[in-house]
Formats: sequence, C-alpha cells, structure tokens
Amino acid sequence: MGRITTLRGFRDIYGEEWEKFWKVYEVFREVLDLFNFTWIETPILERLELFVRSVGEETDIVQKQMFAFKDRGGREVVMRPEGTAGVVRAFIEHGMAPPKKLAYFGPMFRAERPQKGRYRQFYQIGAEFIGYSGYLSDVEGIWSAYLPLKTLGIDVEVLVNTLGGAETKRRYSRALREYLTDRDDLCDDCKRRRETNPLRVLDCKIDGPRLNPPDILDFTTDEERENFRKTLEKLKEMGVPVRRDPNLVRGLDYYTGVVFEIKAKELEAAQSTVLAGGRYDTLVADLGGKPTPAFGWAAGVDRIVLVYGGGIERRPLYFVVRTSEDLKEYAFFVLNKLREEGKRADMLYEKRSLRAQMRYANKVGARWVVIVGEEEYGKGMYRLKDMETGEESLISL
RNA sequence: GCGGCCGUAGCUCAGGUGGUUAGAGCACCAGACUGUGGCUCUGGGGGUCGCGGGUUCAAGUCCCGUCGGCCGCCCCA
Repeated sequence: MGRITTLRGFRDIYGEEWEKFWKVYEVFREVLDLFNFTWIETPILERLELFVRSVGEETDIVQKQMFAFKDRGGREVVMRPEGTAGVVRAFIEHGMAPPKKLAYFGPMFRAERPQKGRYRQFYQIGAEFIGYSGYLSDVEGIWSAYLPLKTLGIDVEVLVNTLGGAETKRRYSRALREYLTDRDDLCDDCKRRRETNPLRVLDCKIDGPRLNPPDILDFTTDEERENFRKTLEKLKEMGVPVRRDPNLVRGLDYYTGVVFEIKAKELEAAQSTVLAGGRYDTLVADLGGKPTPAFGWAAGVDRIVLVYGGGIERRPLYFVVRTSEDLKEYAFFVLNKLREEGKRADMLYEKRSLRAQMRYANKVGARWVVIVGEEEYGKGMYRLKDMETGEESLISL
C-alpha cells in the first residue's frame, strides 16, 4: 500500500517558510494600513459565472485552468483562480459605498503545470481601490504595491503601460488585428490570438519583440495620454524604479487604463513577476453594480517568499530541564509560571537524562535553560543558565 | 495542455557493462560524561530502491506504463 501524498502542484508549507509567509503578510498589512485599507475574506468557492463574467470567457484561466465542478445541487462552482472578482462581488452584494479600499490575503487555485514558484494552490495578497479614478489614484495604487516590497528589501523593477479607456482599448484592438492580418510570419499561437485577443500577441515570447506594431499611445485620447504621462512622471519623482513597457498587456479581460507588473530582479524571467495589477473601470458594472471606476493589484506571496532574504524574529526561548523524573511536576509548574510572565518556554515530558534535555535545549536554540533539581525545589527557586556565556544564577519564583 | 531531464534513508548523494544480507556524510537516539548543551569518540534505530507491470536463473541497474519533482513553452502571481 503506497503512502498518501499531496496532489500534483499542491504542497505543505511549514517551518521557516510558513513563518516567512506570515512575515510578508505582516509587512503588507502594516503598509496597507497606512493607506487606510480594511480587510476582507471572501469564500474560496464561488459560482462559475462570476469568473466567466469578470476574468473573461476567452482567457486561458477560464478555458482550461480553473478547478471547476458541480456541487451536490448541480450548481457550477469553481475554486477561485484570483481575488478581484470575489471582492468586487462582495462590494456589490453588500451595497458598500464607494470609495472603498479592500485588501485580502488567501489561497488561489489554478490547474497549471507546476514549476518552482508556481503552484496549483498559491497565495495572494491583493488590494482593490473601488470608486477611485484619476491619475493620482493610479499613482497611489502602484505606490501601495511597491512600498511593501521595498520595505521587505526586495530588489524590483516596475513595468507600466496603458490600455486606454474601454473605448480606446476596443479601437486599438481592432487596429492591431488589422495590422496583424497582413502578416503571415506569426507563430501558430499568435495566429489564434490575432482573432481572439490581439493584445496578447504583444507579449508573446516569439513575436512580441520583433513586431513593430502601432503604439497604443497613438490611439488614446489626449486626456488618457496626459494622465499616463503624469502617472509615470509622478512615480519617478517618488523614487519608484518605473519603466514603460509598450508590450505589457494583462491576461484578464477586465483591465482598462493603466496596467503594471513588478518583477523581482533576483528571479528567472519566467517566474519573475511577483505582483501585477491595473485599472478596471468597467468590472463593477459588468458584475451588476453601478458603474464605478477601480484599481487593483495582487501579489504572489509564494514568489515573494522565494526572494525574501530577511529573518524571522521570535522572542528568546526558555527551556526547562529537571535533574530527575520526580521533579517533572515542579518543572511543569515553573514552565507555566514563565509563560504567565510572557516568556516563550518549553520542556520535554519523556524520560530523558539531564544531558539529553540540555542537548535538546541547545538544538532548538534555547537562549536560556531553566534547571530545577532537589536543591532548587527545596528553596522554591530555579537555576537560570545563559546558553551563550554559560553563566548561572539562582532565581526565586 | 505540449516538449525535455530526473525519482536510492528525514536531507545531500554513492551504488562501471544486471550477480549474494543496498552504502556514505549530515540529521536522529544512546553511552563515554549517573546535576549541565556546543567539540570528540563508540554504538544504535531508520530504506516496500516513487508505484505497477514486463524481460531474465537473477532487476536499484534493462523495457513499458503510471505518479511526482524540476526546466522550457502555453498561460500566469
């Protein structure tokens, strides 16, 4: 009988790695608090319809990457592949009043072929600015994404582009399709994308770099172009390592206006994007709410943890050892006394020699060892040993 | 979903052309050192060789399938 293991692309995260997940979460939580965010937890299971309408029916996510199935009532349900749709759904469902800043943290699911830094269950921290418009909102959105990464000490590059407003995006898509129709030197994938989603041809690995397509900036309105210019300028002024990438397009249908992507320089190109987002001015209305402009981003925590070089700080450990089994109860009493004082403390319950207990204390990194023996017990005291200097002193309870 | 590389102890890996009870280092446990950790020495526990078939007198080694990992695509955080 074989052992039971995790499913492909799913994994256990434990020990120091999981501690880092929490550390990353903590930094994002603290920084987003400065932007006056509130937090929201939405369900992992949602109706299929939600993602068909938001992410886009033609996107690969909906076509083949969702964990979708029928529940016992025959409803089409899906393990959420991303966070924005659920948050916007909640915003509408509860009649929340814009402007509203909502942040979330949790697992997302996509049935992709796994690789390092890319799993079928992965974790995202996301932020949605619902009911915000104007270029300063774009700047705030990108700044709020960059700042936590900077705080974590991660070396990044911020790539931005604009897709123009909904109308511009449509006109540009049409122009791009016409431009591409004349060419028969495209790869097979791009020949398909040319029809279904021409914008995606731009970030094709093969064709993207060698094509010389019309620039979106020639299709935007004067106002859109000016807002984009001011956004870039302001971000530079604020010290964000920002660069325009005219080939940057987002995969999800709901994006309009400014889009951006943050790459960690330390990671291989294929998995270097640690955070991405942009403006989605039509999504709220598409999901049945009142027309409301919005901006959002999501950070890939698994990948951020991969490049997070910082440590995890914990309070010093007190380890209680006893010289004989008869003193186990007393040791247990001292142990909990220490905990009541707010100290991180632990002990072993198995019968072990004092030497073995000491060895264990050393192994788990105890800063202090609390020794209780007949002598200490008689006086109602314990012996405190400094594991760095080896010095000992008697302490009364 | 497509292509490639890989899968031996908890971890990192040895195990020429198939040949007796599968090894090392680290880690773990114990003792030397019965009221004191790190260093050293000695001993010990731990492996259905990912799983399932096949070829063979004989398979960790060869073949097929399958599961899983990694890398490149697709796509994406």
